[in-house]
Amino acid sequence: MKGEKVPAESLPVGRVVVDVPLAHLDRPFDYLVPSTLDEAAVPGCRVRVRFAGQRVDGFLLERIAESEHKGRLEFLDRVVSSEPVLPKEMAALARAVADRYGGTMIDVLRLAIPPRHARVEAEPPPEPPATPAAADATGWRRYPRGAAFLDALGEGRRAQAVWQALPGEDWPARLAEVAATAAATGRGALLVVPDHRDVARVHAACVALAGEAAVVALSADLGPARRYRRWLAVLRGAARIVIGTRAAAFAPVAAPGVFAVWDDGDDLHSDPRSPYPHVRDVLVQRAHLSGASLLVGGFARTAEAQLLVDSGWAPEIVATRDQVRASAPRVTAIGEHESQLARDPAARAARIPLVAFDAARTALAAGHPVLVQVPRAGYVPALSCQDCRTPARCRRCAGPLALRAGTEVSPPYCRWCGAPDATFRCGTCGSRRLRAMVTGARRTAEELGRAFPDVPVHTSGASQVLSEVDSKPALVIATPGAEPVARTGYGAALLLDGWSLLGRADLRAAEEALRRWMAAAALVRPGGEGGRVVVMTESALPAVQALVRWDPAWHAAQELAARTELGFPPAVRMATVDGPAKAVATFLDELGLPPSGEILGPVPLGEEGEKERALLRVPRPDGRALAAALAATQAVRTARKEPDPVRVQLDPLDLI
DNA sequence: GCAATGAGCGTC
DNA sequence: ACGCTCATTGCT
Repeated sequence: MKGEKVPAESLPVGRVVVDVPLAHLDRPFDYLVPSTLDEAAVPGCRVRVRFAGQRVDGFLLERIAESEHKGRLEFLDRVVSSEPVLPKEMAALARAVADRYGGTMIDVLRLAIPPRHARVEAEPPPEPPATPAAADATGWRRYPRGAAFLDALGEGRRAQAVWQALPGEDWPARLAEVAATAAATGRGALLVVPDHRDVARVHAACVALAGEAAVVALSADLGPARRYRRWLAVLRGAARIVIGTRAAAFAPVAAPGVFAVWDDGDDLHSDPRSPYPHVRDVLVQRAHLSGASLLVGGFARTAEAQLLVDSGWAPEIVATRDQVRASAPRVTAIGEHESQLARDPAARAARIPLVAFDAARTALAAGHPVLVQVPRAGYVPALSCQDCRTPARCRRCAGPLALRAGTEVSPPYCRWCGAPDATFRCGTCGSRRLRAMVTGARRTAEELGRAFPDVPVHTSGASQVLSEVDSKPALVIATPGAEPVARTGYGAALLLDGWSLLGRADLRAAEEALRRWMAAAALVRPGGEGGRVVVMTESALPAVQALVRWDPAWHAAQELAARTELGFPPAVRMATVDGPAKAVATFLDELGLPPSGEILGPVPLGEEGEKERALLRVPRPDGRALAAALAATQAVRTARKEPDPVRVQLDPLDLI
């Protein structure tokens, strides 16, 4: 009798998602559960099965009485562990996200479920926390619809909202109030923020409101054991409030009451791994599937969030104009040829505009730090005409000219065709003088330090990020996203980043510029208390106007209207198809694009030119059909064992 | 007429 | 990466 496997008596069939990366195998496969594994094989657990002769990992979706499969069924090989790491709702979410992006469920599960750590799994689970007391949420009263949103959460009613935080807002505290309000009803809350510095701030705010035991912070940089321990704590219901970065969007929060994403325009919210889901979209899906509430917040507003508002799905939470005026710093925009240089000799040498110099000097004299936002290192070093500021273009192909990294001696070259151009002549004014916009801004920052020799200079950027600075006179040079918080607010901010940001041929250039400016300007004291912001850009641009008036909703509406007009996302849905030229051609050939769809390109991708990219575009209502067509075409390709992989990305962040 | 061999395909 | 199906080949 030894070795004779017998199917379990009750529900002998297990449906399994197998961990193979092939699109045509993206469906459950049925296996017999041997009687020996009857108890261990619980829905949602990790299993190992024989699949096409190989042993592969998988997840057991459910146990059923009978299979539809005509052929012979294999037995489950073993149950890796009985921990139900894939609850039914998570399986449904992974399926929905895969379908939305034309990807596979297993790809989504790889993003959603951290690798197992056996020893951690064996540890006794912590006690579930007591339900925290309802939070005091007076901070939300500054927003006309804020109190209503919080009331809905507190009464367990469903609500959606797009929230633009007031400048200077203690947004981690507001998010904590949202989470605590949901938690007080016995339900869970999930807050997703761009980076771990934000996780730390929001975590602290939540602990202050709801207590240490109720809150868990998830982020990818914890190491396998700690990461799995915290994730398991969430799965086992030992945390009411979960805070994390993008992978946490999938965290298995028990009985979710509210999902929130902060600063949804930050590209960190877009996962770089297939199928490239975006936190905002995942949370919209989750809110939809679970009936929980959703909050999309930030200082600025994305065109995607604007679409949620315009479609009537999410009302907006914005402060009154009076509140905005009382909170916002005074903003001045100064284009380069409008600029009057400072009279101070040091400032004059540094080519610092008078208004910027004055703003900094006044703030420092009043005892406040000054924030200087500079472009990120390694930022595309764009060149422009020294005299008229027109971007420098290649005379052959009109591509952007750039300098080789680190040198200003070798001739500029074209970033598109690679041709060097030692004898540049501006097409607009005829000048032969070039300037590097980025190095210009970095140098200004350096020279600003020299203009205030007694003031300490702190820097915060990719290599070392400061989280906070004291309320003392100092120059704080920071790249976008790395701005430290000043305890009592900055006295002034100089935004040198504008020069490089708006010159880009990116669909989101204006939105992104405004988002970064607002993130920095929101750290500055109100104008009534002397807070000033100087942005180095021509003042006529809509993004600059939106900053001056502090009106992110107006800008988002403009942006969405413009993109609707031009047929750009999110007014339409687009996809990129990348791969070797031949593979892309066959892919497009076989793609059953909805009749409303268009193909743009393909065009060569990158410098080498072997790879190409095609763009696909459909009206929003046909988005599902596009996703399905893309998935079907990938399935045909993998079934045929095509050697050349084609990368498909739906709703990509950047198109070029 | 039928076994032996191998390529191709699906994968429970 | 296994094992099944089906077509082709070669032999009686």
